Amino acid sequence: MQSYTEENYLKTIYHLAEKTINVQTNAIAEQMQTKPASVTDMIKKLADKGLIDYIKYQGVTLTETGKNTAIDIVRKHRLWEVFLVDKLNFKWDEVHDVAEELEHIKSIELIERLDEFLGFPKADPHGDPIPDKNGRFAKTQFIKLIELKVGDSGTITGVSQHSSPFLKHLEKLGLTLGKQIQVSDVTDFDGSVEIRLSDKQVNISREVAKHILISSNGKN
Amino acid sequence: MQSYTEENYLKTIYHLAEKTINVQTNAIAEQMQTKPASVTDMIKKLADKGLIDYIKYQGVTLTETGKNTAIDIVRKHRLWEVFLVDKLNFKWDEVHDVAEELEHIKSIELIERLDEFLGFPKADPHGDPIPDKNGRFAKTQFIKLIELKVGDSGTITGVSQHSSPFLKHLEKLGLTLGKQIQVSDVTDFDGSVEIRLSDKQVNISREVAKHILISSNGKN
DNA sequence: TTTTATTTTTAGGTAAATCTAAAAATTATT
DNA sequence: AATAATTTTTAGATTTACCTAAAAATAAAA
Repeated sequence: MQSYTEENYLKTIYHLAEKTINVQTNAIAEQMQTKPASVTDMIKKLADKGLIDYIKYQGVTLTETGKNTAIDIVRKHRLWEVFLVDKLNFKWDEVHDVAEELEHIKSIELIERLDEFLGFPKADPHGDPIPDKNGRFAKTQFIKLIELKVGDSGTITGVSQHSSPFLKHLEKLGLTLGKQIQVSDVTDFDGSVEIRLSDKQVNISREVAKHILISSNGKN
Repeated sequence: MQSYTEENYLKTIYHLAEKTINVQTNAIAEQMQTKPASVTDMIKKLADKGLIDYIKYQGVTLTETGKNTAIDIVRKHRLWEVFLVDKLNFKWDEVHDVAEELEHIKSIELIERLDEFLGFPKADPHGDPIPDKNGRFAKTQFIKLIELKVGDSGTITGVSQHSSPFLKHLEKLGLTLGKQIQVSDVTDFDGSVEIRLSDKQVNISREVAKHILISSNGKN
């Protein structure tokens, strides 16, 4: 059994490990809003518990057990987000903080029943995949909107940025999950992308386009 | 803002205060499964924060602020219990422990929306009243089943014992909330009570009868 | 009203998770 | 390869919520 704090460390390490193989002390500290010295203390503890492999000065990697634990927390987090949006009518930019708390409620039965109640969703309100109870992810085929060529079309199925301002911005533009889009133009000058929606045309910056994930319908 | 532990102390004191005016250190310790010395430490802290009034060796009482905080936790606890039973199909004897965790999730918005989602319930699965967001309880008119005379009838609207064995026992006998009952006999020998239900007749011990709450339809 | 029993508090200590400041190891730069 | 910069670790403290053991206050009994 892990403490609240240990769970948060594991989750953070898990997410950082998606970018780099060996996760560094400073990276964890920054993510957890704490000091490197505190991280060193905690990673020693997690290593003692067999949840991470740790070589001094070389960063850490999750063990099989550690990874499973982390995935379980991610699962809970995302299921709660679905609950908040689908059942309690929260907006997709409002759910993160509450889900951060809910993810630590430790009842397996609760999560299984919640999963069922929600209809076994495969993705959270931001399009992030929800692992099943065995920790397996449905494999998804995402492409960044920025990578589309003029004429390409697809469906918005995720975002790779979860900040409230970003999500509110998308909402305002009508760029929400499930929307069908087509790239109608790319501006040479600033790389901004013009997008055709069913009912309108919007222009988004390169920066925004980077963080929108599309499940492609292929070329036009 | 209170810590998880502080909230549990306040809740415990609140419940104990339903029985006695001044809540004693030992009573809190027993309820919280901790030692009196630890309780003394904590009640000093809560007194410093203005959540309880505390006179050394004389026990404690909740201040207005403390009481409001406690009621808010009770509200959350009971709303979550309704969620677990009504939406996730937990049995009434299975919800307590999970609700003990969920009650500490600190988002006002969450609870308001949950309340609405559940249809603003007035009582939890055990018949305990749920305070509204201003901390006000709908006043209820309960009488203990044990106090009914032969011939009296009423509706089961609550229980004053929440242990799983007790609740499972009632479930097996068909004595669940909302059931219409009539007392058909009281045994002189052991004080056990014979009860007529719509479809059957059951016999319950005095001890069980003490913990069933009836909203009376008056005498027969 | 002493004596005894119970309750409560104090004193001093522990474990978890944090911190600051300084030392050590690693990596990058000249 | 030596020096500088960065990263990481150690050492020593702090805070929260506990604990045990002993002292003090209160309540009950002789």
